[in-house]
Amino acid sequence: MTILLVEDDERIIEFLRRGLAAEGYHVQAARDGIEGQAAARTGDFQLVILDLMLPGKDGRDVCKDLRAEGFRTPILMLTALDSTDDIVRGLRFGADDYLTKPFAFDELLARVEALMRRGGRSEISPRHLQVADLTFDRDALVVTRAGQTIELTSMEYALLEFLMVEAGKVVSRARILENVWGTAADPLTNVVDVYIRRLRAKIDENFSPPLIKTIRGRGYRLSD
Amino acid sequence: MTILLVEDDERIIEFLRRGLAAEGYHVQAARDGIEGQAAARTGDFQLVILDLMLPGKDGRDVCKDLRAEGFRTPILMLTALDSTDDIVRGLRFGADDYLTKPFAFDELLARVEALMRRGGRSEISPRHLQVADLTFDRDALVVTRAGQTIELTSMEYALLEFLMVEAGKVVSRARILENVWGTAADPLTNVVDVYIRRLRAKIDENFSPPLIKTIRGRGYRLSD
DNA sequence: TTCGGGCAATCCAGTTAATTGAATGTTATG
DNA sequence: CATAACATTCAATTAACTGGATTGCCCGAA
Repeated sequence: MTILLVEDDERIIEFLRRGLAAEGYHVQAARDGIEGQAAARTGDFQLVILDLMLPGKDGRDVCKDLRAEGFRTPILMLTALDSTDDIVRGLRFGADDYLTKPFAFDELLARVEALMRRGGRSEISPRHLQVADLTFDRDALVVTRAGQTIELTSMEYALLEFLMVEAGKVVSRARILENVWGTAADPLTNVVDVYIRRLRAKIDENFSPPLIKTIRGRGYRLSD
Repeated sequence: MTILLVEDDERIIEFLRRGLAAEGYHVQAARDGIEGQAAARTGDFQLVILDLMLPGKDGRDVCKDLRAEGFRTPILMLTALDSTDDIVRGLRFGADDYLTKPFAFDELLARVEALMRRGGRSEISPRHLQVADLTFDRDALVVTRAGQTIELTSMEYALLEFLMVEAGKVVSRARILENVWGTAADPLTNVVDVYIRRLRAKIDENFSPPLIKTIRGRGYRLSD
């Protein structure tokens, strides 16, 4: 779940990066239109948040050009307070939704989630995941195994969440890296191994049967 | 869905009455502050749109007095003033959102809808909140832990109330900041951390178990 | 009305703690 | 026995905590 944020105001970048990170999203920022458009073309993002007024190239033009190229990822446009005209024109140029600044974070979050759902055409993901006697409450960030609560770190939550969503399937290191760490991750890193090990220490050690299985050469599978 | 509009300019009343009627809202107008305050007290409205400059009694004072009486319906403030100072002061007096004149109708509508949604949510929530041995009486503003009454400041009440309404869920700093401090708050401030600390000093220190938990990188969770 | 004390709210900066991911060595397996 | 997987250590980074300084509001007294 990686979001491209095209925005020149550092404070907004920082604010959204933190806020969205706390909701489990990865945010990559581009400071101007040209850079943003190039980043969008890589196709590494599930959503683009695009400021209307940008140095280099106007957000509207970026949006229009991307759509002309067949770019289909949802775009959420940020506009200044009083520019209703801009909003209308923005939507005409291919944005999927808009939000006026200053905006409430909850409002942004609701729209981001709506667009993600639409773009990924996945059903509303359940708030509660379960595999064998392992449970994961996504709202409370509470994980239990055999009725016992287990404390995890933020990355461990993210990794386990992904494994549980994909429960029963073999997931490759590359897919884990992309979905949990985001696309900016170094492909030669061994973080996945390291975190699988940490997860195992917490959810498989002292319990049986072990739920995380290694499929040599292919990846990992979480299942009972 | 009835809205109370406190406004002395007939043209604006007429404009909003028509526009909001078209969206399915019923609008009742009050022409001055005194009348508006009296109308608000009847509790027949889901939202109050309040002009800042009013004959009889200033919008700011109406807002402040209503809140002091425990009035909880969302208030959207209309202001001609554009300076951030006035906006901040308005929010401090208890308004939930603001809009500067002249405004676009779309913009007003978006905010009305956002506030209705928020207000509707809090309407359902009970007058009395409880988590473990911690209780919060929203009418009397009385907080107790293990039977012992605890004095809080107004910001502390607001923060605790929000945490208790969202009890069991992890709430991010961004969501706390927005719901407790409002949209005009500086997004990079650490007030949330500071007030969490104060709350802990009052409701968690000298008691056990601690109810406020930090989820590093994600936010806080109030639960037992 | 003005002044000033008290207090709540906020900001700031130093400190502490936890997390992260790279590096490196060890073990297992096909 | 070569390679992939696993385990462990550790330094850098980032997040959170905390106490004190500062600001500004409120209210009572002059």
